[in-house]
Amino acid sequence: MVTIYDIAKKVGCASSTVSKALNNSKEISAKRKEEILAVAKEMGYVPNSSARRLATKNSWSIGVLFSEDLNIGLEHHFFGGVLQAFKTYVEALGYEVTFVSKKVGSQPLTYLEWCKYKNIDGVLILTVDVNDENLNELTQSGIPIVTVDNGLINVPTIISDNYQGTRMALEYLMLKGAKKIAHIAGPLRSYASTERLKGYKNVLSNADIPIDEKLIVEAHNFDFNSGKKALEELISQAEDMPDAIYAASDDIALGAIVGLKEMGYKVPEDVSVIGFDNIELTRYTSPSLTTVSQNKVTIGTEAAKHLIAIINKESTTDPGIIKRVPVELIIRESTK
Amino acid sequence: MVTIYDIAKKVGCASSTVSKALNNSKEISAKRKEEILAVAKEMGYVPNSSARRLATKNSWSIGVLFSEDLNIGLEHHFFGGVLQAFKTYVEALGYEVTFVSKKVGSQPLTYLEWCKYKNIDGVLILTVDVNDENLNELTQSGIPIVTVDNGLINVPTIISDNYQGTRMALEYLMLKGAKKIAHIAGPLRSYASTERLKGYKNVLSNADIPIDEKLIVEAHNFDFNSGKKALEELISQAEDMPDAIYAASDDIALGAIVGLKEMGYKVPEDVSVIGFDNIELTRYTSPSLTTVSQNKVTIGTEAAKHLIAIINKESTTDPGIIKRVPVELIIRESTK
DNA sequence: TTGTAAGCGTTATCAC
DNA sequence: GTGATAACGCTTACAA
Repeated sequence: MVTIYDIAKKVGCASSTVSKALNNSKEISAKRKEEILAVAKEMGYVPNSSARRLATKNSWSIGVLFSEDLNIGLEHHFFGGVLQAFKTYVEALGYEVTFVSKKVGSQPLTYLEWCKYKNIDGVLILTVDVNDENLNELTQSGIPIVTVDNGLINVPTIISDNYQGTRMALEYLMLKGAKKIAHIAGPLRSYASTERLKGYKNVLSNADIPIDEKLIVEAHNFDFNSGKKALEELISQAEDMPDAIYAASDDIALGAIVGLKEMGYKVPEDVSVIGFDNIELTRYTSPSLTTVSQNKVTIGTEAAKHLIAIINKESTTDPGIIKRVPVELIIRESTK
Repeated sequence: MVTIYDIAKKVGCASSTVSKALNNSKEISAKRKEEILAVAKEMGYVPNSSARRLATKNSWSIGVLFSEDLNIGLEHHFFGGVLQAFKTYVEALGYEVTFVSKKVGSQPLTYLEWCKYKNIDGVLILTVDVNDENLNELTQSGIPIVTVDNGLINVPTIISDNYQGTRMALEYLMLKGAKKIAHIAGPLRSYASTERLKGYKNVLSNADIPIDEKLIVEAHNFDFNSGKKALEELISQAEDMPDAIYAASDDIALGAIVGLKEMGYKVPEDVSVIGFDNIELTRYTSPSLTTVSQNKVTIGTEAAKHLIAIINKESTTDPGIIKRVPVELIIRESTK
């Protein structure tokens, strides 16, 4: 390994001079700098991250908190997409991104301990078990944090505009003549789910439509099977058959459609269905799915921008700040 | 920040003694150790990763090389799923995982430079532009590396058993009476694509079916549109209409199905179609897709195991070693 | 402008 | 079993 001492020896100067040349310091002559840089390159010098961090207390690294305990993982394209956009943005600024881990070697660590251990600059909370007892410790530590799609108390959140999306979906259904619009909510431990449910109630109220609690069911999860089960529950409890269903996720919507088909209903002839997410294959299902499209790239990028701003103290971790990213209604065949 | 000196002062011993207590050294009495550990805990001591690394030259961290230039990204559930399984495995062993970056601060670095800078223990190459000039430098550096699904020369590769998958798919089609089986290959710059194509030719040859080059087309990419375009090319160049199509990915298969439908063909009545991947929503398309299922979890876990073995010198980066992960044929509606 | 030297928090090598 | 002390590679006052 080539160190600044090796360079200094070869050039015939002090190590501090090398350091200055390497760090764009102004306390050095252009000539010396050039000379040193040339030698450094020639010798294949690469700085040592640990030594630099130790000396500067600056880590240029960002942790991503991602709990694989949940059934929504990295393979869910929403989180994968968000992470990718986030990563691209912060790396362009020179940060590295590391997954927050619960251990170092064989020693178990809390999230906060790990962040301290790594001297991390900030954290993106991607998915997390809200009941994880280590979470509060982290969110209250003062470390710059941003979260996406979660509804963590006191953490700046970047999230799709669930209210806008819900409104667009419901207004479209009403415009098309739907009278009885049911809602299959996502699991209400998810913040996004609660927003979509609240939005549903608001929109109906504003349209002077009384809210029929029997037209609302909560899916246990965001996936296909939960959607199918929730639909069955909905149909059995509803007094009249709904003519439209607003589902909190595409997977739920697809499950509901299959459930409807099994019961002999046609989509969209008998019932219109709208999903949420716009996952890739909803274009290819039969019928293709009308859905509210979330902008993963914007969410990831905004999360990155906001986190960097907090790190640079250009913004504070003001608990109240929540950035809402616009969504888009994609109209396809599952609504008539 | 609490350091070992703070602990030493409080306990009334030397910092080196604290270090010994913290590192399960045998050169310390049980009593002292207990005492020190208690104080450390009480003071909320967390070790400093940089200092430790600097002193030990051991990083306990693994880099993931993931090029977002490609159109196959983290939001592709195959790579997301593989990464998740990989991460779970290595973290359980105490490694942290970091994305390999091309810069540090504002300074651009090659992959190899970055790995040296971070003193990384090993690298998982997830997706990479094969033409990236920095790649060779890395793969030839001697740093432990493993790759997934790629066909990098001289790098141990974990990959689905494309030959087995191809054989199962084609034999199933033949069993069902298909006589003219076409192949929409994936882009041949992808190693997996070349294996699937080679497998296709082998199986047909073994079944004494002459290979008709006009029944083979290469999709420009793995996605839906490439599949649709490739299908159109196939139909226009084929002398007789194929009665079955083996596609190199699910997205290609779905594109092909839509293309067929637009041309007035029915799937599977007129043409059977088989995909590759078993991405989630192929269960819900219409028709649902018969496909070869790849085992992301096994691939990710095997990659992790192998990389750790190389790091621990229990295995070598023997260029010849390629672990093939078994696949499974999932029979659905797109084949008759 | 350049050099000296003192940290940064650990681990590791020796004496004691 | 314990404690000085020298690394590890770098940055940064401060001195020259």
